[in-house]
Amino acid sequence: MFEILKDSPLFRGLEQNEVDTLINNTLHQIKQFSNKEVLAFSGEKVEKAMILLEGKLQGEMVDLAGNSLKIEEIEPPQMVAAAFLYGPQSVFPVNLSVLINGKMLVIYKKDFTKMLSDDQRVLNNYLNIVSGKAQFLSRKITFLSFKTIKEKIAYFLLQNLNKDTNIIQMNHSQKGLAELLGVARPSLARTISEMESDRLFLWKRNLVTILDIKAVQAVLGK
Amino acid sequence: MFEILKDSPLFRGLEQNEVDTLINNTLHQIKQFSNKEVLAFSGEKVEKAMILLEGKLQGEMVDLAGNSLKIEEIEPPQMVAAAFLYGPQSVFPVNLSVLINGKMLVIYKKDFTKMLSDDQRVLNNYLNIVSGKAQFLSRKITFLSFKTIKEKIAYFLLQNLNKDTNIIQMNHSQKGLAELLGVARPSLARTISEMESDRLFLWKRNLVTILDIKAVQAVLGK
DNA sequence: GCAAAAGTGTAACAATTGTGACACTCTTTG
DNA sequence: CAAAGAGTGTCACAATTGTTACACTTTTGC
Repeated sequence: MFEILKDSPLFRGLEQNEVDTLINNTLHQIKQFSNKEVLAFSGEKVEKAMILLEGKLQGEMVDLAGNSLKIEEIEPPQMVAAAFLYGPQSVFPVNLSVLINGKMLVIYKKDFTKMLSDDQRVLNNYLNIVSGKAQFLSRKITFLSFKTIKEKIAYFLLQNLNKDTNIIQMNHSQKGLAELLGVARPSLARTISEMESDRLFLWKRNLVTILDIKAVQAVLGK
Repeated sequence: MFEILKDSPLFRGLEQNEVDTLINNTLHQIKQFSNKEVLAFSGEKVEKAMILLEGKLQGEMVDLAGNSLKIEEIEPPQMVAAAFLYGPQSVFPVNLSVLINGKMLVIYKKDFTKMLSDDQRVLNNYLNIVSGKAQFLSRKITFLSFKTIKEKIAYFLLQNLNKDTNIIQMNHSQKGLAELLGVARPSLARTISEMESDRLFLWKRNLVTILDIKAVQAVLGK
């Protein structure tokens, strides 16, 4: 049916035909979405389980002044708002908006709950997804609680470093990174420039080459 | 056996004797802990489910400079590190230290997993706990992503406001609040003082009286 | 009830970050 | 290939927050 579903964390360990059977036994629908659309606003109730099939979404916090903090990007075949379907306060924590057109599988909570109880493996997978989500948020907090921009940069680089090559392939523009770190874009550029002057790394567009890894680590260790 | 367990979110909906039976069928131990002890360091693997029976714990992030950010306080009969037992990276996200002497129930992961599959209700409860944890962390991020200290104060007050009385009973000292908000203590005091001068509220030790709630809301809305 | 410890108010000053602006470069797309 | 759009480097300046210090008050523990 949807081949990509077999690769979803939710269906790990299941065969294609098992996934198909499960989906066919569950009420569901396919929702198309297109560019720049906002699929859900922060505070809205989460009533459906959603699995992204195509396209790309992002969750971002937007304050009333219009400043935004990008929390995460969601790509297929990830679940959307997985950790916010159950629990005491099941509302979207962020605005959910479209980066790239696509579609997703939608299952209402009641039917999703039934599906979980129908298959022990899916339930286990879901538990892992939700735990993983909490762990992701926890790392995000680690991140936000670093005080200085230098610390944030150092932490980000060390997290994404390929240890063999000392090279980091950046998935974000400086603008995007500034949003991710929750700092102003020119401030980020200035700090990067300072750290380059100190010979910690070379920052060329999408490619960052670490020159002095001990110095980068020292930013966090003092 | 342990009466307090019946009130634990994990065992919601179960009778005392059902809880007793479940615990008796599960390998477990009781761990005592005493003041100022650090029970686990950030990064350590989480291998046991823990339910606090007596005393009080706190989770705090400590960076290498010694600065700390208090994430939460844990009181009986809450679970400890519930969202970090499963998932891809099951390690403590914070230092777990003792605020008040006490004891906790400890169940190794393998045995805990068995208990979850033995009782559907406990499993459901656990799912709600983990989701709730993710939601808590998400709110924490909301919090940390407010830029100015004024915004943080306003948000905190509005979250804890008793809407009938316009009074907030503070559970934290200014020192503790500063840690919670991730700001320096004198900076917090200064900002509180400014907001008092602007007649937004009166801050007397443990009691905060809101004088102009619209003005407090306006701090967040502009 | 008294001494010690913890918490609070406040100040001057330093450090960091944000703002707004502008020129420039790179990428996209018709 | 040209124009438009998005991203980058950089600046001067403003605003906010942190640091350190010290006197004072409140709470705790014996």
